Amino acid sequence: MDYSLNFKVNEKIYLRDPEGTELGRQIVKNAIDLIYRLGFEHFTFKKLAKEMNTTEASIYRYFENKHRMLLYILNWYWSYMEYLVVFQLQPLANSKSKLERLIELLTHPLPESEDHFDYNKNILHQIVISESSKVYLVKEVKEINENAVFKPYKDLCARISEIIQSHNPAYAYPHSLSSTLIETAHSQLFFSQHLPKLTDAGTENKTAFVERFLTDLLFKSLQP
Amino acid sequence: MDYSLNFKVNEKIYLRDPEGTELGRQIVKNAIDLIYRLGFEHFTFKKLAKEMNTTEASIYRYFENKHRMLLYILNWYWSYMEYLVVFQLQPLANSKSKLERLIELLTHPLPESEDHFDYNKNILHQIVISESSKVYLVKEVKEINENAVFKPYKDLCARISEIIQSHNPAYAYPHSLSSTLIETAHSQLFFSQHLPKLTDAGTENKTAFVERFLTDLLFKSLQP
DNA sequence: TTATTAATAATAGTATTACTATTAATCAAA
DNA sequence: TTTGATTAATAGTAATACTATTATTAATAA
Repeated sequence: MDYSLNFKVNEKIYLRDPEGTELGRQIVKNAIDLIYRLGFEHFTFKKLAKEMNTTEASIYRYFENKHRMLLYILNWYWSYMEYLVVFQLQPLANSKSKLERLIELLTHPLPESEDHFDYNKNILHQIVISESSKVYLVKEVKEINENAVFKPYKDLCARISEIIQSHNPAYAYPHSLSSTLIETAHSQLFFSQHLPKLTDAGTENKTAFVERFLTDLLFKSLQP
Repeated sequence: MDYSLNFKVNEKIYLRDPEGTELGRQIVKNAIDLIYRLGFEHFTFKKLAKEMNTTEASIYRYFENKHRMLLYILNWYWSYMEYLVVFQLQPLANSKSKLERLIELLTHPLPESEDHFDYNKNILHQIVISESSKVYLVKEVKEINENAVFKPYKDLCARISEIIQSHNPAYAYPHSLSSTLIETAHSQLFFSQHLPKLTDAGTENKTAFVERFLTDLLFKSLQP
């Protein structure tokens, strides 16, 4: 079976669909690498242009600014994650195994697809951990939110809520618990890597640690 | 009883102690207001200087850059919070009421002190909610961390851990649960204010909602 | 095939931001 | 009252974020 996965990202996010041209695809691919290397604050369109031998103005034809570019990347990530939640968890026998697998998905890089033109999933995961909150922790969040650009995050959250509710229909905070799982996966992975005193991660594998912590947190929260 | 509270902030954070001069104190006070009004990304030293009728260069004599200034403000906040955790929770009868009061502290603005020269606590709390993660979610986190500038956060986290451990000595993740409580208080307050679909907050008071959610999360996690 | 139009990218800017070197003013000690 | 030291203000520069215009290429019609 040969198929390719494509997530249509809300067209309000870009000026010109980067999926539509080779240059557009290269811009996003290289942006992911460069945001990872420099961090979002030091990342600029000029540096990206130099990196890939094009011009700043060409990049501005695709994205209004670097914030929108990051939003595009995260929309893609959230959409892919929702896809995985829907199709990878469905076949599982019960809500318990679904939730266990969910935490595995949230704490690991996205699984590699067959697609040979593809983003580097490990690097993408690191960006999600370090940079994702910067797309909504801004003064303009209200106006940005008006074009439904956070819909993939909300949809992902709603999907997880469904599983939580099927596990324990009496639980009162399914959406908050979902967003807390997502955010805590990121913050605990970041802390265990960079500020380990804020965690209980020892010398062991950080991902495995966060997985254990979140599994404990989730199932205890859902105890009747 | 007349006393004044002073938290000595790590001197690696500033170039010149803003507590030492009237101008320094005004800079920090006005910075809190302006960061709140503009958001950290749009906040600049030039705008702050104009706001308070001084010069950009004068501000640069106190702080290397705006990131250090935010770090200073957050160090003050974390130190104050640790103080409250130590002295306000100590007299309480048992670990259960300590933890309940802790969540109240984390979800509400800091209590007002007698000090008539003082920061606006409501605005400070909003900054903590929206901007605090930006001080560590940067590429330079390792070098920044080397001067112990996150110590107040780690200390606060350690204090909370102690209470958690006294409540349930068998619990395996006291530090991670502490940092998760702090971070989740911020993210859920932010979401309930701006992206409510990521939470289960209804029309009710957002602070009360987050308080209920965190209380549920905490005590269920600590069930034996 | 050539001329016309449309799409795209590159050049060359500007305004703002982040930061610094230098100068001016103020104050305290000798 | 002079010297020295501390402080703030002036006047910059380099980098960043963004845009208007021009040049180039590709597509289509005559």
